[in-house]
Amino acid sequence: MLSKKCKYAIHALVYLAERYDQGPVQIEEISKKQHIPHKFLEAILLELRHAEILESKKGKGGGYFLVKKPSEVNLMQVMRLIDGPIALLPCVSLNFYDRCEECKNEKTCGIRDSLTIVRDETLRVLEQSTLAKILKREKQLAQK
Amino acid sequence: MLSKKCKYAIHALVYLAERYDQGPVQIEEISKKQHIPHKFLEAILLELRHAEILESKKGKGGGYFLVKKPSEVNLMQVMRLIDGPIALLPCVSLNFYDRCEECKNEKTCGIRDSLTIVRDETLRVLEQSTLAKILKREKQLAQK
DNA sequence: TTAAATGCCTACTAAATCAATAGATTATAA
DNA sequence: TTATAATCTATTGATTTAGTAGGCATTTAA
Repeated sequence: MLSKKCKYAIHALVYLAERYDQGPVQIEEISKKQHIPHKFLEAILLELRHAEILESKKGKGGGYFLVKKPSEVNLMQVMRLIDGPIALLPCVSLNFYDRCEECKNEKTCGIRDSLTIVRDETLRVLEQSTLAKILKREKQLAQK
Repeated sequence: MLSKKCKYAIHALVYLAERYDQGPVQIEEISKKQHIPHKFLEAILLELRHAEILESKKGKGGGYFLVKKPSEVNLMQVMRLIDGPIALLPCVSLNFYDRCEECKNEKTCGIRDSLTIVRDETLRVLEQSTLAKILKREKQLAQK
């Protein structure tokens, strides 16, 4: 399951996607509108800035804003950044590969096949899930 | 990611699948062969018994054995039993549904679509991954 | 019938991770 | 130069993970 931190990150990003190209948005505003603890959100936004998804401006009139287009930021990137591996085993992870201590022999482990397929299917869907699409979907749903 | 407990459970089950219909296997044997701490394994096998995947026999000559056919036990069942939900959000889980506190409004949440697809694709693959198939695959790989 | 083997059950613990908070510092605009 | 807002470092409490300890209950072979 996703951590709260990751859910917060996604909601904050969708919020900023809606304000794309409209100048900085303050932490406090996002915090209130999305019900995210201010200080926790602060740490999350900072991480997203270090990953060069967001940029910030200090001082009066400052805040955070998207530097990438909403169509260029997807759930795969955000989840990897905040929660780490997408794969269900370290030994089938693309970005966080590590040996499975439990496996006596990775070469003959019969579980890896299935979990590699799961990983690939998951990545395919998450990569297509951009902020732009999520935002569009929310507007659709809100209209009904 | 899967917990160690879940990985242990899977390895133990594959081990027992290989001994299917050959009488009880002692905890100690599985523990040694699969490098799983004895007492931890004990707790895991007990859970699998309560789920009616395994049965046990006490006393001398006792041990654990599969009560279902290796083709009738799959990774979906085991992961749900040991680690809980497969879905990435409680609000898209089939077996462990719960409201997402973070969502102001589940109806208009744009994230759920994607994660529902991820869930379904994952379940499809995990459900097909039976102990019989895993065992077969391991034998294939061992021959090369 | 008794002793050894084996699973069953309850309780406890150390370490890691998650979720969040506190407080001082730095940069910016008016 | 003052109010505003992000930045950085450190700490904390709760929960989960990964185990451990020890005694109890049952079965079977001798």
